[in-house]
Amino acid sequence: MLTIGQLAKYVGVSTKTIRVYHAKGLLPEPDRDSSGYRRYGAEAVVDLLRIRTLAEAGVPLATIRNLGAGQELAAALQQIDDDLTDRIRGLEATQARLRELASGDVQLLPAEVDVHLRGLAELGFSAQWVAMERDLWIIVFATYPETGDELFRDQAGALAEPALRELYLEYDRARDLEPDDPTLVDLADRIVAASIERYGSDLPGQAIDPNLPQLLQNTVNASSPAWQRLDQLIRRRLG
Amino acid sequence: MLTIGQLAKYVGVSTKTIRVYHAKGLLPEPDRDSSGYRRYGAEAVVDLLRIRTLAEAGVPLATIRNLGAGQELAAALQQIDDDLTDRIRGLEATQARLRELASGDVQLLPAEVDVHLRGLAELGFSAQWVAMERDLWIIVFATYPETGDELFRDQAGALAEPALRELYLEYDRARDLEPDDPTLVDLADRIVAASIERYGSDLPGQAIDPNLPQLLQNTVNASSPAWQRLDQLIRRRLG
DNA sequence: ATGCGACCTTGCCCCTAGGGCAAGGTCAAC
DNA sequence: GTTGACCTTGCCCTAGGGGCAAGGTCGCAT
Repeated sequence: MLTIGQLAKYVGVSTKTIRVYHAKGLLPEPDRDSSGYRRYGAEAVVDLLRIRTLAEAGVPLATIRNLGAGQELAAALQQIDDDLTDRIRGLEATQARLRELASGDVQLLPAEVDVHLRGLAELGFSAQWVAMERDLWIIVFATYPETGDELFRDQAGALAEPALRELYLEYDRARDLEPDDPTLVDLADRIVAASIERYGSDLPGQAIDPNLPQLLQNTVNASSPAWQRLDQLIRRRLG
Repeated sequence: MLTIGQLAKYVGVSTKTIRVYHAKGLLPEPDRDSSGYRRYGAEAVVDLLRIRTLAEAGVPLATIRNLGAGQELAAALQQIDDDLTDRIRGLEATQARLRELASGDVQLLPAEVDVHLRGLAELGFSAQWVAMERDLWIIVFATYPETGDELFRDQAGALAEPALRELYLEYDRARDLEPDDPTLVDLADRIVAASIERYGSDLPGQAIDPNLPQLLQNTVNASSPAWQRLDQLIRRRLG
């Protein structure tokens, strides 16, 4: 008959772990010897190995205690196996991201985007606009690096068209207007028309993550009450 | 600028998680807006994604906070990557054991061992001896299923030899002797001689796990003071 | 028979990484 | 102007043990 320490060493757990399993009703308390020590038989070894296998698979102890039998047990084990497969896949994905983080030296923005941002100032955009746009691109590339390029090329293309560039400049200049300034209504109308002409009813980026445009817009809105009003007007028109 | 909820949803964590990271100094507290709400910029998104990658890799938050830079950081990341590889391997091993557990219907002993145990009674062994030997085999097969067969074949071979079988029977009968019975000394001598003749100086099973023979012997000893004395005498001679 | 080190007992508090709830303030939309 | 969805801080709770205290016990050597 084994003492708790022998059992623990043999199965590769601590004595504390075994006592916890007793306290939680996972492993029956064995008989005590004349001096009150717990004495374990062979079934305890088998039970404990079974409990450890399940616990290492991530099954909560309370669940291990209540695993059914027969049909029910088989279904539960299948579920546990599937979950385990998912966790392994998840860890592999995490490892991939970890390696990007280690090797990539995490440059926040592609070089071409930095060039683009520096060019904005020369086109007449305010420093606040440039800073805000930089933040937006960081968010986009941090969360969707692969499609960020596509969005960026679209944006660069839009700025290459003089009419659209003028519209963006007006947007920038509207920042310090009062939210009830009547020129905002006219500006909103022209932005809606240009947007529909260029994109139809689907905003760029929407296919990637339906929340993305809203998130970016919220970031813009927070900088200025006039911009917030402008967004309201635009969305009212786009439906 | 993002609120805590927007940031949380975007990165895929709870707001509580972000507050915890602030409290632990992992993520700097951002500025507050006029009503006291936290407002986050793009760096927070980048920082949070980095923290989550590390946290999902199993790095404790306190460690994440203190990751160095440059050379030191690279070494730490390599260590984390290696640990992650180990954990993935471990989970795959756990999954393999889980499937054994699910499919194998966990029969404690191979059929041939059960036959062997039933045969012992007919050879004149006591019920206690048979029960004890059953426990021993359960422990062996539970912990080393692949080499249990080999040990078992050796044991069956030993019992097939009349002289050795008689020695085992004497061992069994010694159970209820007083520990200071002088016949134990003679029995120990003959057991040592037979053991050396059969195995040389290496006990069977020792190659698998150096603790295994001792563990099994402890189980035997616990049943009887005479057996414990016998073990002492034998080890003093072999030792 | 006495000491020693390694074991065992119960009971208690501590940790991580958050979850959940309360009580109150705020925002946006109808 | 009310309603629902946010936000704030503060507090307690959880799982799966780790670690310590204060005491009892074992086997082995002296």
